[in-house]
Amino acid sequence: MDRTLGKDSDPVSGSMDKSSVWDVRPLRRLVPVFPSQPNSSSFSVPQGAAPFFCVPPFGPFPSDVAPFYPFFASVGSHRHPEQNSQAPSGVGYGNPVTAAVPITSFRMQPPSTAGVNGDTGPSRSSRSRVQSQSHSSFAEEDGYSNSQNQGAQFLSSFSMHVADVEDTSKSARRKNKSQKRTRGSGDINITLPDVDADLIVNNILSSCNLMEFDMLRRTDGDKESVGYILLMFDFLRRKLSQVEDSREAMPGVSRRPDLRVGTILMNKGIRTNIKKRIGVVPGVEIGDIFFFRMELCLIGLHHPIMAGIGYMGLTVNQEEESVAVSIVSSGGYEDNVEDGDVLIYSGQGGNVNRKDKEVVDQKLERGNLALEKSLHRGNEVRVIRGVKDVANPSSKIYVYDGLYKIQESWTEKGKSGCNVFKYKLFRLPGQPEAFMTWKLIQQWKNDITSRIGVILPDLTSGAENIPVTLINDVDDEKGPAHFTYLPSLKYAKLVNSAESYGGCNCHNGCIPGNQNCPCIQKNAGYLPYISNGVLVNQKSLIHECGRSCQCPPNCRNRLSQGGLRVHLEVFKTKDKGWGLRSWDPIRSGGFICEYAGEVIDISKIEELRGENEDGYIFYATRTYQPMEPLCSDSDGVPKIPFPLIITAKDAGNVARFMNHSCSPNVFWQPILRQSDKGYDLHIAFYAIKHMPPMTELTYDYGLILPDKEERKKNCLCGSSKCRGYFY
DNA sequence: GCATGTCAGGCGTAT
DNA sequence: ACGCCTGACATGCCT
Repeated sequence: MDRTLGKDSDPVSGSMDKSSVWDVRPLRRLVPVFPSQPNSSSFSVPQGAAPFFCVPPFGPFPSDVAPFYPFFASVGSHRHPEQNSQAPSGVGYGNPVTAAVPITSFRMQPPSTAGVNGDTGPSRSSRSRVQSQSHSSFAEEDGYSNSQNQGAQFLSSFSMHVADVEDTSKSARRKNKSQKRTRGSGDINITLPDVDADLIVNNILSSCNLMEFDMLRRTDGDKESVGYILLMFDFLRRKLSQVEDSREAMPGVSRRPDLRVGTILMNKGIRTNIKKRIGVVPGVEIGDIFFFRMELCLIGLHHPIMAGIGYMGLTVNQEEESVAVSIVSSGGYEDNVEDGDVLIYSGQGGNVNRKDKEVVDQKLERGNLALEKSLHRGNEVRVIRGVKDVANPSSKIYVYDGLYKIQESWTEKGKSGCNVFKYKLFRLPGQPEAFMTWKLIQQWKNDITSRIGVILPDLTSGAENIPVTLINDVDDEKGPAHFTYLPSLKYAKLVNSAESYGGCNCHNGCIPGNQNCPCIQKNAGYLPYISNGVLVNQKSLIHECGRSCQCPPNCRNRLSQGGLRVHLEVFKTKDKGWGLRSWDPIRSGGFICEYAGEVIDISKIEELRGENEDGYIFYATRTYQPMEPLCSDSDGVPKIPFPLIITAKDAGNVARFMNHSCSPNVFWQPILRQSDKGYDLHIAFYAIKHMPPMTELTYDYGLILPDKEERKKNCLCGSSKCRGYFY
């Protein structure tokens, strides 16, 4: 078998290779050019042809170019500087370019100095600047400079210069002040985590053309820009969490990757809908979910980072008055949220939440005043409802529940005895269900018979630890063709490997930062998952702990082995047969399931194909082009040690019901579980983006070589980027 | 398991 | 400068 397996993911012996964290290789992030005629000689690269070209994240895209996803930066890649320096020529990658677009043609306007609030221009963070400088020697040792130089060289001037602008803003001064205080208060060594944070984030950002984010889209977002910002935010946040997880906790230094990343993105102007507005926020849909307040802020749905009431000044008849535009109801006050369409919201202030000696009443000011004005003006108010995240009880999920109007207001005595303003809001009719869906699902969980169209409460018959509902509320088909439910992948035998090792000795589970753990070493020094069980980013190959590892089943590095974590349902779609969706929200990077079935030999593929119209075959080596934007390592193809083919026709799990989409919300990831006797390779699915409950889960089935052309099927994914077919 | 406490935190608003 | 319906932990209470 492949004797080079794992070579690229082995850390430099003796120490963690930090360059892997901020290894910046812009080429990998650029959009591969797909030929408009996919069956033409698409996979040969003419000598001298540039295989990639730059496009801004949000277009305009040449007709044959798809935007890319932010699962690009790789922990596991270890390209040498010499390789990096060759990158711009890029010969040997990708496809011929029919209409290459020069980099400069999408260059953004010179950074504007004034945002709406005077604080939104491109980065003015003196902290990043100072810290980058003060750690230059440290960085060089880590190979950082190489990648940075490469990035700077390749991106010419337009992405780096903004990071070097002196920050004279109030917030920066404040930041410096608070930082000084923080540092002075504890014993902190040279490698401050916050230094790394800025370094890491800035390097990733500078590698992916985000500075192309033009002013227009900052003022008014659209679905693409909003989606991109959210993907970027959470990817960076996970990356930062991963790095901080692997360090000693430092007293006095807070771990708030959400705030750190949010602040950097805000300062760089990587945000949208900056201008406050009443009503609809372009690019944000009712039902969209968020996991951090910072996300609401970045996409302009709710501007205050902590406060629950967002409001803006309006000049009416030459008089300035403030009106409420958005509220977040997340349980901090005694709101009444029993009814899905009515919300009794409490005003802010007073000592409702504090145990002071004296009772302090709420005052008719700030948000309270704005809500009062909005009652009289009758303007729409966006409502975001915070719900407890069942999968992660210490945090909340924010659900955008659409537009409401304020019906009445009054004051009453709160529990602490102070006067509290109350506002009754009702949801405007005709909007898609959002929060109500959450309530319904809760009912289904309590009593499945309350659901219409249920065929089977659990089609796995207990094979999974969470039931999988089978439902058809579209027509009267009674279920998919018979198959045996198999919760995990079945191997006839382990694959022998010369590189097998005995596994780890982490009896309490693999601990991030433990560089002695061979499994962590295999993953280039970092566990691929952060503490809440979220995959940090896509990699060409993940090494999970295997059967000879000493760690328990709940080890963080065995995430894909624990079975389902969300309540899925197999449902009848309108036009694509059966599909898969989730009752529970799924966050970006969240594990969905593995592809279970029987591993078959490549020689059997043709006969199976012949008799099997519906496919149910997962062919790991088939997917070439569509994975490229998701994958960053080496040649952009998942690095699997042998051509894995799985059939789920007779036996499989829920994954066999996942439909194809050219704009998927799920990606697959090869996972290797090794032991001293060999290894087995698995395919696991993870969410590309946050997904509200009941979103159909889809992944890209990929392309196939032109000689298999006759097997393509018409695609019904309905995406604007639809290729028109899939295999 | 929960409820409550604590702490650092960034931004918007008012001063 | 202040305050805010954060978010991550820690602690303490209850079953």
